[in-house]
Amino acid sequence: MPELTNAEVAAALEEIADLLEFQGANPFRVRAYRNAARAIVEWTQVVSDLRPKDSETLTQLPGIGEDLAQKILVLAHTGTVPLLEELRSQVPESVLAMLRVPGLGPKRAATLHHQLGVKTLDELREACESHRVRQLKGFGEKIEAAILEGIDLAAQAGERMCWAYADQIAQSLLEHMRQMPGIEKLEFAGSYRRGKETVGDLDLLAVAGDGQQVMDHFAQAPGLDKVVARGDTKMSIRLRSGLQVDLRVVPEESLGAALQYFTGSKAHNIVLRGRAKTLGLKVNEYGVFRGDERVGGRTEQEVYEALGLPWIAPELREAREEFDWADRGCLPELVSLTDICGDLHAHTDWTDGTATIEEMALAAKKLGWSYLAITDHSKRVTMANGLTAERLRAQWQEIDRVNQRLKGIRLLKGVEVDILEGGGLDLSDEVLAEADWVVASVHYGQNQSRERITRRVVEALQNPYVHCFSHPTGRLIGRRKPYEIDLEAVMKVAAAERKVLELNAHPMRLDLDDVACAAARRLGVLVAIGTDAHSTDGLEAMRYGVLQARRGGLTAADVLNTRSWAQIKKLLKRK
DNA sequence: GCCGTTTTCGGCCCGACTGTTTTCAGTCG
Repeated sequence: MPELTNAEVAAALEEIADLLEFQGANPFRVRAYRNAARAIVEWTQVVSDLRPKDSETLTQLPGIGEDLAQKILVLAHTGTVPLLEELRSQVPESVLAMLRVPGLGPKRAATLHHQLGVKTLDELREACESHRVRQLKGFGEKIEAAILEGIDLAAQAGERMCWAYADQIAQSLLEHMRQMPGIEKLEFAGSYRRGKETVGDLDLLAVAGDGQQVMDHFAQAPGLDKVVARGDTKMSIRLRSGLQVDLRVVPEESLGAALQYFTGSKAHNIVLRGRAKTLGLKVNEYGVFRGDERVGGRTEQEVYEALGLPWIAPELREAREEFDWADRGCLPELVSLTDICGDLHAHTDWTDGTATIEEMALAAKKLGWSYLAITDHSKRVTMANGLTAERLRAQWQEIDRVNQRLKGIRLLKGVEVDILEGGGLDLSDEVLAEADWVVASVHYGQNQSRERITRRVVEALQNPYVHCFSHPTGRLIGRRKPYEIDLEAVMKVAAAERKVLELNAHPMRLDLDDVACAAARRLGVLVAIGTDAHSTDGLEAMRYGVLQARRGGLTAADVLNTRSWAQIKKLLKRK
C-alpha cells in the first residue's frame, strides 16, 4: 500500500465520520473526526513525511489529540487503520450513499437499512415504490415521496458551483427582490458572502414589514424549480440550476446577529458561541443575550463587540487564524480590488487568446490599471499555438510599437514559459533575459510524482530569469484535481530566491487557494494575482482573485501587483 | 474524540421547519 496524501488521509477520516454517524455514535466524536479531516487537508506539511512515531507534530494542530494523531500516522503510512476496516465490515459502503439523499440522515438511513435491508439507492427506490417505506414507524407517505424525489438529487447533492457562477445567480435574485417595494434591507450571507471558491447554496436575509409578502415574491424568483419549504420566517427554494436558496425574514434589530449567524462558517460560529458561553452570554440569530437581556445584534459590529472582539471580515471566518489575530489586535487589513495596479498574466491572439495586444491594453486601461504583462504561451504548448523564440521576439517588437501609441498604460514584454516534463524550460536563458516579466507554468506531466514535479518547479524558480510560478497546482475546480506538489518546499525556495507565486484569478483555477495564500504570507513569499485572461472580458476575473487573496488574509503589501511597475522592477532587481 | 482562567470529567452552538406525532424526533444549516 503506497503512502497516502493529506487529501486521502482526510477522505479516510471523513469516511470514518460517516460510518460512525450512520451507527449513531456520539455526535461529538463524529465531529472530532470531521475536524481532524479539515485540519489535515488544510495543513501545508505532508503527513506521510512524518516518521511513524512522530505524533507530537500532529497534536500541535487544534482538534487533534494523541488518539487521532496515531490514527492519522497509521493511515498515512499504511493506507488504512483498524477502526476503518472494522466499520467497513459492519456497514456496506453503498449504504453511505443514502446519507446524500436530502431528508435522509443517519437515523432514518439506519432504520431503512436494518428494517428493510436496503443497501443501495436502487433498492431504496424500489422500497419507496412498493410503499414499504411508509409503513415504518416514524415514516409516512410524505417522507416516502420526499426520499423518492431525493434519490435523483443525491447524485448532484454535494456538488458546489464556482463562486463566479453563484454570483451571477445571486445578482439576478437581488434584482428580482429589489423590484418589490417594502423590503427595507436585503443581504446575502453564507459561503457566498465569505467569498468561498465554491458555493453550495445561497442564503438571503431580508428586513421587511410584511414577511409573507416577501415570501410570495420570492416564490416568483427567476429560474425557480420548486418551493422546498416555507414557514413563518424561513423559506427555501430550489432553482433549475440545482442551487438551493434560503430566504430568512428577520427583524431589523436582529439583522446584524442574523447576518453573522448565517454567514458562518459553522466552525467560526462554534468558536464564537463557545467564547460567548465563557463570558456568560448566549449568541443566536436574534442577538447576543445575557440572560433575557439583549446586549447587541443590530449590526455585526455589535455582535463581535459584545464578545470583546473587533469585527472580523467574512472572508476570514473559517476558524483558522482569525480569532488569534483578533485577540492579538493584528487582524490584517485585507487587499481590495482598488489596490490592484495592473495584471501580470494575460494572453493575446498571438497564441490562444481572442483579442489583439492593443485591445487587451485598452481593456486593462479601462479597468484603471497602469500596466499589463503580455504573457503568451511558449512553443511546447502546441495546442495553444505557443511561441518560438523567433515569434516571441517578433511579438515583443509589436508590443514596442503598440506601447508608443498608448497613453496611460504600459505593456510589459512577458512570456508564460513552459516547465518541461524532464525539467528545464522550453526557451533559452538568452531569450528569457530579454523579457520584462517571465512566468513559468507546468502544463505537461501533471501525473508525475510529487518529488518530480516539485523538483521541476524548484529548478524553474532557481532560473535567474524566471520571476513567477503560475497557477501553482494546476487544478480546475470541480474538473481536475491539483497535481501532487510540495508547495511548502516550493515556497521556501521562492522566499530564498525572492521569487513570486501566482494566485491565478480564473474562477475555475483560483490557485494558490486561500490556505496556500496564508502559507505564502507566513513564509514571506509575495503573491501576484494574475487573471490569465484570454480575452478582454477575462481581465474582469481580477476580482475573483482578490476575493481568494482576502480569504488567505493577504494585505496589499502581500500582493505584488498592488505596486507600480517601477516599484516592482526595483523589487525584482534587488535579488 | 478533544479540551481546560468552570482543567483530567463533563461538557461540546443553536434554532426553524417538517412530518408524524398528540409532545417530539429527525434533518438541516
